[in-house]
Amino acid sequence: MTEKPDFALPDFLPYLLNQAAEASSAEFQQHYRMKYGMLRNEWRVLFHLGCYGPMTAKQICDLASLHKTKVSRAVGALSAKRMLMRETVPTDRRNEILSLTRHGASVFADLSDAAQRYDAKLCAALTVEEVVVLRSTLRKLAGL
Amino acid sequence: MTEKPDFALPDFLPYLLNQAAEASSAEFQQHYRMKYGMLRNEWRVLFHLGCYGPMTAKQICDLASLHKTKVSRAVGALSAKRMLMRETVPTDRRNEILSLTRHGASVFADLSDAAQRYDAKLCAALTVEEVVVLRSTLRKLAGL
DNA sequence: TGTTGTTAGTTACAAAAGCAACCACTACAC
DNA sequence: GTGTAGTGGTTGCTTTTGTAACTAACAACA
Repeated sequence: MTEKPDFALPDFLPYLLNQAAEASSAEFQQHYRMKYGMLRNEWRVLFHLGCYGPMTAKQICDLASLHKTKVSRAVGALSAKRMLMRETVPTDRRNEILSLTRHGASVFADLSDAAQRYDAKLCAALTVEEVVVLRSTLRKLAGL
Repeated sequence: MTEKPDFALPDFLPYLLNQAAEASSAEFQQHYRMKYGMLRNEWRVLFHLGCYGPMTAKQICDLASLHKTKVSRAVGALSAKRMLMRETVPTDRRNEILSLTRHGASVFADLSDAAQRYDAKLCAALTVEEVVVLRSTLRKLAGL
């Protein structure tokens, strides 16, 4: 009576995805949090500028599926840390082109290095084929 | 000069995992949030009790890798919504066995049904083999 | 018995996220 | 031009989360 429907929580994809995402994020967080006092969204913004080059906040919002307040505050924090510069576009003064300062670039170099090593470490626990399938399925699920 | 290290952000597993987890969570959230005014941790606690049967808050913490304050608050909220009951264990009065009320059980039935359908929908975009590999690699990454 | 250490769970306060209103600017209609 | 609608970005306020300190109960042992 009142028998459970045979629903397996640990197999539920949104749940599993969150567990995996949190576990991997928690470990990587140490790098940018301990060393540079950065928050998650700051790290994300920094990496977008580092990987793709200068762009506006709006472009980061769209690329990262991040709400504009998150980006705005992250940009403010990175700017206060002297990691990025904002330059108003003269032809449309609503836009600000964001770009890394020399300091921001060196922080990015350091962190992207750590990221690459960490990614390699994660993948080392898997076969090559698993990694390929994992990345491609995650991309589909993320709607990219 | 200042050339980017060839670091591919969209392939970085912690980033990709978060994107996928957020996308899938956001859609499923509609079910428990709109309909029952529940928060993420409340949903998780409800499902643990529904899937595994009565247990203590501590057991949920361990099973779900959730901090005890999160569980404590979720239990408080679910209790206020009359979805679960707490019963002190006489042999060790620090422990409280949590169990779903009739109402909680019916909410769980409804939500686990929706979850199952949503999971099936997510998997429908993938091949059977992809799903198998995805689940197993996520379990490894989650440290389960 | 008391004293010390540990565990389950709560609570208070600080940090962060979410949401909606807002400002400055542009685009386009009239 | 003037008015209206839309866009990029910021700010203020509320809700949620994180952290640490706390209570109550138990265990072990002198």
